[in-house]
Amino acid sequence: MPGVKKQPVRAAKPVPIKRRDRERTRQEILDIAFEEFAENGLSGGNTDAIAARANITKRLIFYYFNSKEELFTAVLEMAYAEMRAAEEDLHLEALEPEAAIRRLAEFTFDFHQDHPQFVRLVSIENIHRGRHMAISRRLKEMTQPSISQIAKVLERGAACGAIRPGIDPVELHMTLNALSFFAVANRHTFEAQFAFDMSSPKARAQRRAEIADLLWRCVRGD
Amino acid sequence: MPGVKKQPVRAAKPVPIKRRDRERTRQEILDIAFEEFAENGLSGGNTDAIAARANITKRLIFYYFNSKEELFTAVLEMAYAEMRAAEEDLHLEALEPEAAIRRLAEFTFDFHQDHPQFVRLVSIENIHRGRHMAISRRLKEMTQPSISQIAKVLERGAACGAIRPGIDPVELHMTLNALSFFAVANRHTFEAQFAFDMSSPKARAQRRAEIADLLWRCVRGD
DNA sequence: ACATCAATTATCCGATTGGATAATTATCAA
DNA sequence: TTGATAATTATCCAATCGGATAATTGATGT
Repeated sequence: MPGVKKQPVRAAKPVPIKRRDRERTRQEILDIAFEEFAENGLSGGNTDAIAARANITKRLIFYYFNSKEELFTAVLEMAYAEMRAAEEDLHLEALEPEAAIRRLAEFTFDFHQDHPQFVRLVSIENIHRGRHMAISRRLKEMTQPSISQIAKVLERGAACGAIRPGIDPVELHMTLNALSFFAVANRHTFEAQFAFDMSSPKARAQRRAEIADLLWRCVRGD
Repeated sequence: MPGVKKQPVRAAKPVPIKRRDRERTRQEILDIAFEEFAENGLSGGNTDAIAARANITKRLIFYYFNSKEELFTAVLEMAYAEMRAAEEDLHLEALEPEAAIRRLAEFTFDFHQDHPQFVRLVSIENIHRGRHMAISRRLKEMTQPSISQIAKVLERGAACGAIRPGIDPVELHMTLNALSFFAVANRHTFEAQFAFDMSSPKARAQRRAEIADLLWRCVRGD
């Protein structure tokens, strides 16, 4: 039957409603690529699989993003942008020092717990020595608000004696991130070594409180 | 020229002194595989490359270890065994509580700093959700001494009032490991975001002191 | 209508790579 | 010396996968 398009014999192919919408397609690729890379890493991430799940041709991926590496970079940018956006909603300025520190700790902890795929992606990028982030300018600009928020709390606290002076906001941010990140990223090897639950809601709540206490304990004035 | 073995034109191939020593060969494969996997991950790690660098045939790798996965597991076991061995040399029992806590902190921090490839390997294993560690019994047995050492210090400290009571040794170990691990593992993404040096000897010394202070600050009695 | 250009598809390809088959060689006990 | 066994090599293969070529099709402005 010449002229008849070969129709794959499948269950009612519901004609993907691809409306040739540039942004829509791009975003869909990004979303699926995020999952794929977070799950399988950079070399483990498969462009064929991304294409299949996005219901497009692989060629389209290379059409929008030039290479697998650039796609990965774009995914990173998107992921970080989402985190920074979430941080915007924190309003530490309205709180007294101790409450602000605790709220910051709890937010950061929660974010990591709620976004394990983000944590995985960052781990993966570190395995690649941050070479994709190093290139992207966007990623470096996103960071400012986060730190200055902390700096303000520290200043206010130091002024009224509630927080000891001389604490570097970046360092505090690092400490908090380390604790929050580890609780998700290293869960598996840690649990394998120690009979220590890190995944249940109960364990999570406990560690959350623990970290908030710890952070406050180490910044409060004597 | 039939019958003539193709001789790669290389600098004086020094006839590898392979003495058919089972253990020697096995260990050499492990050492090189460690580097390969730590550098490139599991799917990124190349058995051909391992064979080449070990100056053996790839087949030999599958002869000793049955698959890439099992090789990776063996590498993990070796790496952890080395860390636990290093921990043996810590003699916290001889020190008073504060000194013991500080020494523990500094040792742990130093170990991670000095073994970035180990840190990478652990990150990679976590990306794979610890599925290799979960299987290996050896890896679970190695963990005991480490924790009981900490537990003893905490007990002693609590008894004399220097350390507040009720601290879980595993949790303390987690806190310390999180801080030490992050300082190496997440160096790249962190440095890319914040203009914050984490690699120079000076920065290292500073963070080391910082973590020891922090740990003490959060366990000492009020 | 129609030309244009952007979005999308169909198809192919060469390099890579985990693993398999089978031959070969060193070692060592009897 | 020799036979058996363990260590090692030489080769091959099928599957995977990033990326390239070129054709096709839908939207849009005129």
